[in-house]
Amino acid sequence: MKEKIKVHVADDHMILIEGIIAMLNTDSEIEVVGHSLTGLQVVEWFKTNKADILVLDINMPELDGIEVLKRFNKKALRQKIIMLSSYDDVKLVQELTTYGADGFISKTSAGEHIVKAIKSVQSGIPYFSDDIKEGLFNLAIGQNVAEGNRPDATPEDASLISELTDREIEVLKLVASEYSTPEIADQLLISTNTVETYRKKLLKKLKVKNAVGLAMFAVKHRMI
Amino acid sequence: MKEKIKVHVADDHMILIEGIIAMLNTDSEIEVVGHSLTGLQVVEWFKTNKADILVLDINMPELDGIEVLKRFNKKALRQKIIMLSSYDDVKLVQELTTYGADGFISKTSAGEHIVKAIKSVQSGIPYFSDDIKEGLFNLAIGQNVAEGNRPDATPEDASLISELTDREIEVLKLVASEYSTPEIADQLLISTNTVETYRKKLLKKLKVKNAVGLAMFAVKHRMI
DNA sequence: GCCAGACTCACCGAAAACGGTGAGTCATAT
DNA sequence: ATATGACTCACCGTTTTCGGTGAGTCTGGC
Repeated sequence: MKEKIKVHVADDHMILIEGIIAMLNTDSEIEVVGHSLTGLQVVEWFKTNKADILVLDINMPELDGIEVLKRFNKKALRQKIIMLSSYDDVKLVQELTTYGADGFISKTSAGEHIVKAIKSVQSGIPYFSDDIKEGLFNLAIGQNVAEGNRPDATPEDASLISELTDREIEVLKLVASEYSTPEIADQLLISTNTVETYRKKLLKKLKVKNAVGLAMFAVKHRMI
Repeated sequence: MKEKIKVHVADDHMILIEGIIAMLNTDSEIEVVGHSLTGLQVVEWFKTNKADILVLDINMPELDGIEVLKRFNKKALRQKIIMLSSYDDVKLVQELTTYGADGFISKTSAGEHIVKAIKSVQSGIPYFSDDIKEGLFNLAIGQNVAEGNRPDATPEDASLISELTDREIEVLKLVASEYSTPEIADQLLISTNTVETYRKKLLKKLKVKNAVGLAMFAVKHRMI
């Protein structure tokens, strides 16, 4: 009897986890050996356990799926990782693959794709769901037409959070909560000038144009 | 043999739908008779079909779950509706119940709650998952402490989208995409003054303070 | 001890956002 | 025909945001 493929599922929605587990359990070659609701739980779990494949949601509280991916990549663990995306974040795919993601499926695709992805990835073949592929294609087309071959094609950008200081993150959260600079200064008991400084640093670091961009970043990474 | 409870499931994530269906099918008293990926699909489906219970996600493209709820409420159809929330939007619960929602569960709760909710609601008892109850409680506490009995406790606020004009929605989407007023004016081929007018109308209508508030609204309602 | 980095603040100017008011066209419905 | 609402634009002033530059303290690490 063949050894089953051991899978760990991580997503902050318990319902989704249960759904995926129910689906995977119908396949005799796959065995779900664990699950996590936050990025930290994933990291903790893998300290004392092992799985062949980690199905990892990008959007999770505490520790971003992207962050988790990076950590595992640094530590050079051997389990394969399939990323799960809520909002078809095609632009991230390229960077995420450089961090060691072996597969990529969007939640809008059907569940059978997870089974396919797991089997494909387990046998060493990267898997991308059709809509992700299409998105990548469109992105490539658009890029070629719009900007040709760019000099510095932002290799990071996936997880800039780690580059932010504590104070910057505080300010970022408040900006994303609709507070103005004077209001933020009041709350943090610092000068408006200082808050301005943080805002500008954030704009640069996160490569966005304005407060809306900051807010969107915060949302994307579940900081609020 | 007893008649099964007919359920229709609506959510924009196919994986989640499949998960829920798989879960519900394990219960012999429940039968899933249809599913939809968008609000419009839900409305269309119910034109020619019927179900006892509609499990309805709040966040869906095309037509908001809240909008769908309102429409069904107006038309006074008799199926019960259980709302599904991604982000524990406790503040909506009160308003949604006035629109005829019979139950409320957050996706972060376990899947068995759906089965419980369906059976409870089918027998006429409204169902709220524990975390929603807790949230409502905290909200009540917080409100009483913080603001006492407010004069006008914003009865709407749940679905303000329907009050927005097409042009306003266009501008809203662009604001939420980090575009500045001049840039939006360029794209829509109208004056910056006009764009400013729309921005101000949006701020009033959506009751937010600034561009970040507009962006957050757009995100919350999946307009981008 | 020295350096890097985090945190703090200031001053400058330009651009954008916000708040209010008024007003014109056009289509639709009553 | 008239009234309503969507769409458009203008002008006013104030506040906020953004961009750049410089500089002080304090802490932790080498």
